[in-house]
Amino acid sequence: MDSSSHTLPPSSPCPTTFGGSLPFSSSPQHTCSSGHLSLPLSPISFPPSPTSLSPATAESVHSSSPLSHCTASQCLEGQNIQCLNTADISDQDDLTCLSWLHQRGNLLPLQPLPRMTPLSQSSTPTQPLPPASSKPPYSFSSLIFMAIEASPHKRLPVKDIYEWIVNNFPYYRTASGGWRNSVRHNLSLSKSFRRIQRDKSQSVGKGSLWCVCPEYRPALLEVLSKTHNYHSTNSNLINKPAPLCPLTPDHEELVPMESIEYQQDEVSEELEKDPLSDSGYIELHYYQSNQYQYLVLPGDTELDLETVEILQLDVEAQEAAGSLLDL
DNA sequence: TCTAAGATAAACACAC
DNA sequence: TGTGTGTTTATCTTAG
Repeated sequence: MDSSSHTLPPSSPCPTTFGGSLPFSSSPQHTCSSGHLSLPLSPISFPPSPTSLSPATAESVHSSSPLSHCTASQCLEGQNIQCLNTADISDQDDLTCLSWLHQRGNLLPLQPLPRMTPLSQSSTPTQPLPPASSKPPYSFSSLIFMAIEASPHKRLPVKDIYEWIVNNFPYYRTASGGWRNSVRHNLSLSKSFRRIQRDKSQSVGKGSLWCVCPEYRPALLEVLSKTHNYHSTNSNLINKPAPLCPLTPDHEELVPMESIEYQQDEVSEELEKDPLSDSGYIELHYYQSNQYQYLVLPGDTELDLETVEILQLDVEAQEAAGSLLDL
């Protein structure tokens, strides 16, 4: 989807951020009427996202996954801090908890933000980004694992695994169909995945459901973690363009502040239902408008500007920030 | 250089 | 009958 279209993401937590109440650069900190704190982070020249999802696709992802809470915002550079499996929240140190992924970076393609750039330097041409269709560094096993883990019931038919992969990794939107064969090949061959017969009474569609064998879950997590760490630490994110993805989140829209109408009631309702509200995590949202990025925090979240700056620097900074946020 | 893991392609059977 | 799914085999590439 062309990022030049300006529509509000379905799950935007704080539309008032765009409501026109925020000056872009005159003040370092603003509080919107919904209680969210929005901080103009940096005057950055963004290239448009070549891979933004269509609203329909984004909504699909948003509504079909436990990650959905984050999908419209998680893309912001791994500040997606929701423990994937709520049952594991109390077990943060356990390898079987995926929360580390969200503290370090989300399951979606890495999406580093550029360093803060003074206005005077904003005219410096940004390096051209690699095509958003760069092949993900994750193995098919990891992709399948992520897809299944992201499903509400931790089981998916092949078709939905395809869909999850396509929705989250733009590369496969345009890739030839052979990767689907590889997915099926992996499902069949890998001991990590187990086939479950569908309930005949509720069976709609072909095929079986696939789940992750619990005994292989730690191994899959380890592989995923190694892949993630490798690509986080070796990509020289500070000075190089992101290897995998554009600067603008896949599920994020670029929203002009002037174009959004804000429904106070909806937002309040949304905030009340926020499953993160007492989870020990905070949810961060980045928005971009013109040359500025905005980090939107829940109203009771206190982060000083230095921390906010850290948040946007790079993956290493994210780790630090993640540690801070864990406290 | 060897080995294991992963990716890819292809063929085939089966179910819907 | 066509299509999707599941299995199996073979080959190639790459990392350790």
